[in-house]
Amino acid sequence: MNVVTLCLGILALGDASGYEIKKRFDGPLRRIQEPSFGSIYPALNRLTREGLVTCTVQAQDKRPDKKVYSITAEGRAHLKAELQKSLPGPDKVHSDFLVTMLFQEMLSPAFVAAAVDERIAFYRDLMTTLDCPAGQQSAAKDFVCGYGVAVCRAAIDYLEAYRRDLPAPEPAADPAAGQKERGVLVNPQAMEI
Amino acid sequence: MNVVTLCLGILALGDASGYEIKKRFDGPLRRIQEPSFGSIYPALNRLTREGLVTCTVQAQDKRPDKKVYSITAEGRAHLKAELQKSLPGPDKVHSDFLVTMLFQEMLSPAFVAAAVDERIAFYRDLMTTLDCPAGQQSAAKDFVCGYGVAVCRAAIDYLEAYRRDLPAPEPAADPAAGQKERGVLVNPQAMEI
DNA sequence: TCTCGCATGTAACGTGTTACATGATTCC
DNA sequence: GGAATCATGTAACACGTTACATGCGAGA
Repeated sequence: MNVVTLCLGILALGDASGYEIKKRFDGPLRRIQEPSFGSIYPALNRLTREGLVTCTVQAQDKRPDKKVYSITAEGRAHLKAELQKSLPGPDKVHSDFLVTMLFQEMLSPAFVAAAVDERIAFYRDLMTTLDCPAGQQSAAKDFVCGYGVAVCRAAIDYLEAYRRDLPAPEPAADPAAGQKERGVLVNPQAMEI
Repeated sequence: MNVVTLCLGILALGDASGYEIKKRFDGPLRRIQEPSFGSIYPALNRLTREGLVTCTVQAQDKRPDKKVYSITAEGRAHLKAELQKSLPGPDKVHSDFLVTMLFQEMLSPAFVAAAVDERIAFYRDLMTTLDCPAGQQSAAKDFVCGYGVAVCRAAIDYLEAYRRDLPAPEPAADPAAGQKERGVLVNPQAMEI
């Protein structure tokens, strides 16, 4: 799934500017895909060239001009065809966490424990983000969010069970576990290489 | 996590040739990462240049020569440092399935049902692949496989519950659901665009 | 003042895939 | 006879990210 198709899909759900498309992927959707401006703007220009979307410049008060894109009938047809071309291929997970855990035998137990703690905290946080929109959203978004919640819960349960079996509870590593995203507040050098 | 670090990690688990490294990612690990020859061979050459691995050419009977790589002490130290540099960042899911489902409102119900069926079959198959190695493997691999199984099970449960609520059971779409990976046996054009 | 948010865009760069090139052996 | 497996490697290509360029307004 490339950025061009993704932008076309977002525009099928409603008009938006490049900046707004980017913002949509700052929410829970960022877990699935997180395109940058450097790929979104060229994608929108290409879609416009191909007649799949139209662009209207909107002057704004005390804000820069905005280029609002709308999907055309051809764009809608193209998206349908693109999505139904074949059944979606298998997901790619691309997990640095799992790779790290695969090599955990050569890492310090404190680091492994901190990584697991951080991951539990991360998924707990993600689950609350995903869980709030119940019913009021579109059925499609509910499905995708629900899928995320189900997978999160399973991951948390599994990680918590594993955490209990871990040798050292290591209270010194806990500050790292509370961090959002990928903070580097805890110096890994400090915890026994 | 780039291919270079990944190769170094595999070599930390035991000597291997480029071809053998590739084969390791044909198994269940392929869900996490699936590097190609075009990235593995240059990676091994770079690791050799940097002194992180050594290479010995092994002549074989009735088979082409094999270049077996071994990790050096510096390589091991480098890998440790690389993995413990910072806590692993959040996973990237990259799911064409979820994107497709996000736009399901504009797709034919038959296609959506077929996609869900295929995904259930896929995860069932994956779970059996992941589930078999219990205990005999390394603890690290057990953890990673167990994680995969837990997530698979949650996904299957969620998808099956969703499938039951789906309007049309559509028996014509079932052949697609039985396919492995991403077969194109069923012509999507045939099922009402 | 200085940073942040809004808003668009380009160019360089990194990284990985696909396709090609080569060649013996084994299985159907 | 043809495909598949073993085995390594390179070059072209696709795709996306990062950094840079620009500029105004609002709030700390």
